[in-house]
Amino acid sequence: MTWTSEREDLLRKLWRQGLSARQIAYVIAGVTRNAVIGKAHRMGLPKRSATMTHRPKQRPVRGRPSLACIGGAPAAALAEDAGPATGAGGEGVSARIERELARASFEAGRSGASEQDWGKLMTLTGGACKWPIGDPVDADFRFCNCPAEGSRSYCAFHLRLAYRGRRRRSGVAAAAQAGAEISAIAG
DNA sequence: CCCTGATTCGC
DNA sequence: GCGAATCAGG
Repeated sequence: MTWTSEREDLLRKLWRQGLSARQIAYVIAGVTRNAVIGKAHRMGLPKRSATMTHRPKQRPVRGRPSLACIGGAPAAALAEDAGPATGAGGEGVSARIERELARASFEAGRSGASEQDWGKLMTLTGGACKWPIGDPVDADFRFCNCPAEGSRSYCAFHLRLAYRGRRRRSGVAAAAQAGAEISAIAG
């Protein structure tokens, strides 16, 4: 795992939002809590108050869940799987992938995710899909939480979005293909 | 013992 | 720069 600009952005975003290092590490697959903390430290991110144990309980999600999946981690995984898509000049690729995935997910009309709040995030480890739903900045950000595929991190549905095999497509092409496939699945 | 972030230091 | 080990605290 290397710290791509996407991952750094995600880290910045989640750190700013107040997620714990463990939670961030969980979202950014492939890194440990220590790695997150170390990176945050090197990046000069604002220090957390002395052992912020009693982080204010984030309220459960109210209202209808947003269906759009805008997952930084899966998007990053996709980009990585697709090859060095974010290399020279390929800056906006990640954002476009996220948009594509969001649309694909929306079109698929995946629903049924139970209410989840960040405080319960750790319980997701046990067989629940950790695909992020919504924008981490939003209050109603949560995880898919559908039954995960075996011991994987995502449900069967999101697994298709997150891991696409070792094809040598560009990130954008891969995202487009993913969108097409998901649309097909959605009927 | 669970968790949290902070720091060190060999790589 | 990276992050495991370690430390300190709730």
